Formats: sequence, structure tokens, C-alpha cells
Amino acid sequence: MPEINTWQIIKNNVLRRLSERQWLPGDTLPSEMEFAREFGCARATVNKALNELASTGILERKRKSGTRVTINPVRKATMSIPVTRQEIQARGCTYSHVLIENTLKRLPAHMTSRFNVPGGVKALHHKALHLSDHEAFLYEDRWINTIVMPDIQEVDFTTISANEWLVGHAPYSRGELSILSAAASADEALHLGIDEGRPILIVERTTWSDTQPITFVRLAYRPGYRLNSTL
Amino acid sequence: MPEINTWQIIKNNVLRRLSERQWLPGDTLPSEMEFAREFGCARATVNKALNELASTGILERKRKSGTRVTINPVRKATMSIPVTRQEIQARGCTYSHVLIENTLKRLPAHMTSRFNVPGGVKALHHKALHLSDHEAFLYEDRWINTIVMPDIQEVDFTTISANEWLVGHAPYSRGELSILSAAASADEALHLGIDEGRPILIVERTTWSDTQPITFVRLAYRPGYRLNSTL
DNA sequence: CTCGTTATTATGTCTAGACATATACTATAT
DNA sequence: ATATAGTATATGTCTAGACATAATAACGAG
Repeated sequence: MPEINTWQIIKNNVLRRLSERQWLPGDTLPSEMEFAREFGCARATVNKALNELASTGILERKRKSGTRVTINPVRKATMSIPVTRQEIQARGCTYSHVLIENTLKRLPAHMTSRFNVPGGVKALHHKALHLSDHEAFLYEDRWINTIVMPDIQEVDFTTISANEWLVGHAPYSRGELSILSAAASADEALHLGIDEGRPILIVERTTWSDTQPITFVRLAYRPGYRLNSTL
Repeated sequence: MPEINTWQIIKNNVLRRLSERQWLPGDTLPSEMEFAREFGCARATVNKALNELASTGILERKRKSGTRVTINPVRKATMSIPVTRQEIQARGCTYSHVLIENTLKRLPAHMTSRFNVPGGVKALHHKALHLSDHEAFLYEDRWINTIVMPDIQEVDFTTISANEWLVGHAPYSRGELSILSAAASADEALHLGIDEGRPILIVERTTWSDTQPITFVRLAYRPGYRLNSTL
């Protein structure tokens, strides 16, 4: 454990004392001033160390009440959702993708509510298959709001994937993520080359630019895929 | 957007300018000193604002090179994995759980490697069903390393769930999380009250105390369950 | 005993400096 | 041309203060 900075020394020290059960869930830790005296540093340095720990969910901090050990720590797993190409290449496999559909059509009912647009509005329906070492890896079924992203109709998605184009050209946005398990639909099974009904992992994501939804995508991973993370 | 603090004003200002595509992915932002002059504040305040944005993955910061807009932002979704009881109660449902098994037995082969212990070692095999409004919600199949947690053999798991006991009594630890889709096994289907083979969401988690594995748990959620998160 | 007021206190934010350090750039010597 | 040493620079860390603010605790009046 390389301890170079004062705030990291303090952070690691507190972590060690927590693992040694010196402070139990619910207990109040010493105040910033007490820590500052103990470590012979400024209060701001203690503040940084404790805030760092609070951001991971181990500690809870409140004005006047002080710093306490979280009783029911909500385990915050930071899942990184990489661009698929990078994920595949990081495993040392070759990445390729095939454009399956890219047409402007009327939004189906379940999408108009999701995009919060009136019925009858058209949007870009985009389907693509991502391959790892030339084997089906991920099937992508996406709707793109062309009202917000009009330029996208000119893009050649045979050379760049929609995901990567959007990451580079859509302004930074917030999003909603949903992970579920489903039986492969006929469409998904066909493209992934598996039997219909097989359990596959689905990730659904809606991204927004300010108040406007940009895109909704349903990612169907091939059987055996795992989303991993450390906490 | 309530902007009370200087660093939040700066953060929101930068976010807005990013969404207006004033700086594109790969571009270098002004230095901290320039921002400090622009906002009439100390450099430390700018530092906090920009570090805040860097922690979300939007910006990348490096000494001397400066601050630049991330080209391929790894979407960091912070999934909160709450204690099941809280998750159910947060939905306004009543929580209950049933202890199905709690016996000391020899570790199967696939677990000895996971726990990194010699073969023949015994561990606590713990199975429980968590119910939401008296309906099966989550089936838990857990192994607990009794070498590390000897006290656990005395606990009455009919009154408190293993998860909650461990959260309160195991020292803070790191863990590995894996999310996958699987066909319900006979055991899982029986307890969840569903047909064998139905696609269900599985969360597997191993938690460690320092170098010692404490527990491995496989959580089988009822069909229709979604893990949600914002990014 | 209850309600409202006041003091206290721990954290939140901020400043104006300082030195440290990684790293890109430049100049010099080989 | 290439390796090496030096310089400049932007961020990282830190200090010793200051005032702000939320929330608890103590107090006092009715």
C-alpha cells in the first residue's frame, strides 16, 4: 500500500482501523480537528481523506453530527460500461460489426412514451451486430431521436458503430440503465446464432441531452456473458 | 439547478459548455488559473470542481498536460446493491425471509478454488428465500468461510438475514460482483415457485476481508426483476 | 411539560499563498 | 540524427486561517 500523501495515509489508516473493528457500524468517528491533531496536519487534509471515504459509502458525514460508520452500507458497485469495441479489443479479440438495419420509420407505441414525443413521429431504427473474433457477441437494437440528432441520418454506420458516433458527437448527457434477464426473442436469437428462448443478459439504456431523449438501446449479449465489477 | 457554492457553479458552467459542444472530446480545457480568473475565485475551488467532473469520467486530468474532455468515456454506472430488506421496504412492500438451510458441510470443488482453501475444508452452507409481500423475491445460496467468521455458527438466522448480519459484523471488505442471466435450476425454480429453465437474473458476489474470502453468494432474482441505475 | 430561542459544534466551503511532481518541450552535447 | 540534460508548466498536495451552515443541545418562558 503505497502511502505518499498525507490524505492517503489518513484514508488508509482509517480503513485499517475500520477493518480492525475499532469503530463499528453506527459509531461516530473523531472530529476532523482531532484527526488533524493526531496526524499533525491541516483540517482540510483530513476533510479530503474522510470525504473520499464517504464517497465510497463507508462513512456518512453530516454537519454538526459528525462522521459515522454507515450502518447499512449501500454497496456502490461502479460498473464500467465500455464501448463494445474497446471491451472486445481489451480481451485481445478482433472487433467487427455488421449493420443490419438503419431506416427512418414511425416510432412504435412503447417508444413514443419513452421518448416523450407525440405519436406518429418518425425516428431512426438502427440494428447492428457486434462480433468478437468474427463470432456474434452483442446484438444492438436502437432507436435514435432524429429531432434532436438530425445529422445522424448522413452518417455511414458501416465504418463506425452508432455507439461510438454518439459518444463522440452527442453532447454529454445523463442516462438510465436497466439490467435484466430475458429469453432470446426470434430476432435476437437469429442474429446471435442461438436458439430462441435461451436466457440472455439484456442491458437497456436511455440517454438524454438535458430534457430531450437522444437514444434508447437494447443490448442483447450472447449466452455466457457476465457483467463484472469490484466493490 | 440550485447553484449555491462556487465550485458547483463552476462545475455546472463547465457541464453546460460541454453540452453546448464548446469543447469537443479530446479538446483541452483552460487551466485552473484561467478558470480561477474567469470566476474570480481561488485555484483550489476550480480544482475541486474539475476533479469532481473528472471523477465521473467526463474529464481527464494530467499534470502539465492539463484537463481534456474524455474521448471514449467509460460510462461509470454506480449500481447500488442495497440490502434486500431495504430494497423491498423501499417499494412499500413487507419484507420477510425464510431460512431453508444452514449446515456445516464439506466445500464442493468449485468452492474450494474460489475460497482458496485446501480440499476437505468445511464451510457453512446457507440457503434462504427473501419474500416481498409474502411472495418469493430472491433466492440466496451462500457459502460462508467459518475459518474467518467462526462466530457465525451461533447466529440465529431465522431472525436476521445472513446478509444483514455479515454487513454489521464482518469488517469492511472488498468484493467482486458478477451479473449474468441463467436458466433457473431445479433448486432455484422450486423455491422461487417458477418453472425450471426460466430466464432469471443472477448476481454472484464474493466478499473478502483483506486476503481472506468471507463469503460467496449467488442471488437468484424472480423473473421480471431489473437492476436499475442512472449514469 | 411543551414550544420557541439561543448557543454550540462539526462539517462545508473558501482563500491566498506555498512547495512538489509529472511531463511536455527545448537546448545541448554526443 | 540521437541521446541527455535542463526548463517551463499545469495539476497535486498542503497549510493556517476564515466565515457559512446545519443540526443538536441547552435554556427559558409560558
